[in-house]
Amino acid sequence: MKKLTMEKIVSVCKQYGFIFQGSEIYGGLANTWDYGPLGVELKNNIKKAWWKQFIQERVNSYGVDAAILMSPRVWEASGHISSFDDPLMDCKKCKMRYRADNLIEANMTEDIKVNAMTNEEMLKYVYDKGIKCPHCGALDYTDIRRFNLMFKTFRGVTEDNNSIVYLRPENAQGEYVNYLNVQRSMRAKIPFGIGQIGKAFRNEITPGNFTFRTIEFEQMEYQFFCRKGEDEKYYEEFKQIGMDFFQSLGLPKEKLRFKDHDKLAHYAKAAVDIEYLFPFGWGEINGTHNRTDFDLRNHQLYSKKTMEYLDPETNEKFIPYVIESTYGADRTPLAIICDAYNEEQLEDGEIREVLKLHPFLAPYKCSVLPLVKKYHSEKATEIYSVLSKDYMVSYDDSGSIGKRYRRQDAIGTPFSITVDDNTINNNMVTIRDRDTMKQITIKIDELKAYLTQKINF
RNA sequence: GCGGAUGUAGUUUAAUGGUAGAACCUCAGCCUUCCAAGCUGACUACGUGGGUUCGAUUCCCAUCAUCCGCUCCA
Repeated sequence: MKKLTMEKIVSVCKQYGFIFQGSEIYGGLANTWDYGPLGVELKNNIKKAWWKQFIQERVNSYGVDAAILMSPRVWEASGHISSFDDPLMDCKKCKMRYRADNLIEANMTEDIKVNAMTNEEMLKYVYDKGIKCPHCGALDYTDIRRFNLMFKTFRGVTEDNNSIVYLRPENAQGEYVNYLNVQRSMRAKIPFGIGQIGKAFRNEITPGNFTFRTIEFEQMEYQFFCRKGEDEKYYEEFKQIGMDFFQSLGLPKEKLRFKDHDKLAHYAKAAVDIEYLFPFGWGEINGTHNRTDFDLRNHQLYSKKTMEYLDPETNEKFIPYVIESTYGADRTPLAIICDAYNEEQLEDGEIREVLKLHPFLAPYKCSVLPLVKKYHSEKATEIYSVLSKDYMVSYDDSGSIGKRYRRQDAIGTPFSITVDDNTINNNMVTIRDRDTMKQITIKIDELKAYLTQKINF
């Protein structure tokens, strides 16, 4: 198979109804994408697999679904209003754009706190030290403009500073502000975790690599509340859990790696990414951070409400440490699609397009195919209506049987159930396997049990 | 944001200053009893907005979008 390109992935996603360009009929809106009928199934199945593993099967784990709009005070406490913005500066000569703080950090000779500098101080430093444009060598910059990555909107009828609300740039704060609510209502004991799946928004101006980097994106994230001193142990544990999770979805080990952060976010003590080898290169699909007690401590400071946990055994009060592990709910499906897509050369020289998806992730678990439309449709419809009570089933009676198998291959349906005379006379159906292209014949009564066992996650 | 490329049906593409041809796909009919068969027919396209021109899908400008390379990336 020739090298897979993102162009090909984009085209396949569109062709088969996985992902469409956002607002396409109006020429699109940059870095927005819509999930189509099959894409939403795949994505939902990935979210289901995640929820099952992290919330359902894990002890001391609880799910929440917090509001996207939160009090602006949350973002003051979290540090996003002050530090989630970039000091941008252009070279007037060659028009290259730089982040002033990065430029200074790359060129500074003494140890200075760039983050604490004002725009004026940074600009002065750049000129004083003669930090020239790395691209053209000029020393002629525009003033520094702050670019905040949070989307703003207004609540109420007036659009003034008092009515500004932000679309959340990360989901974690929803768990933090609710951590005591969850702890009390669930009678949870530390250590425990809170998980959430939801959308976040960042006003990025950078380009995107299909759905890899978008201005609106969904995350599946787990916040684990533990004692200081145990944080490093759990940090290591969650790193590995992440690696195992991706492999359980079917991503191969050799296309996954850990990547430690050189530069830490304002809240983190340690941070590591799990990267997948996309056609465009390695890209983050999970991030695990040791956020210490930074967030809870700040919420206590800003809200004047205690964030302390009372240990029932020792009567000790403390603010827990938090290990955060975030999984991209758009990046993971993208990685899965890139990995599952195959163009297989068959023995007769034909090329077959096949999506080798884990059966649990496949949009359709099976297809029901009447071998000859006019003889077998009635029985096939019957089977369809039984199976579709349990999961997504595709029904296809158009074209030759071989063609219909190929259609299902291309969208990753793991099993195809063919209805023929043997079904009508003897209640036997043929099940054809997507990966092996082999067939078996079983009784209709055994169909459900067979499929259920096969699609388990 | 920078540089490069591209933009014609769902996909892949052809041609053209006088508004477009195909293949695959899809759909309907006939045929067909297990891996993209055949026949007949049907649907569907020049990203958007300006300019030049008698006339623009074609030339020019702008814009939008995507891909590639930088840059950036909590």
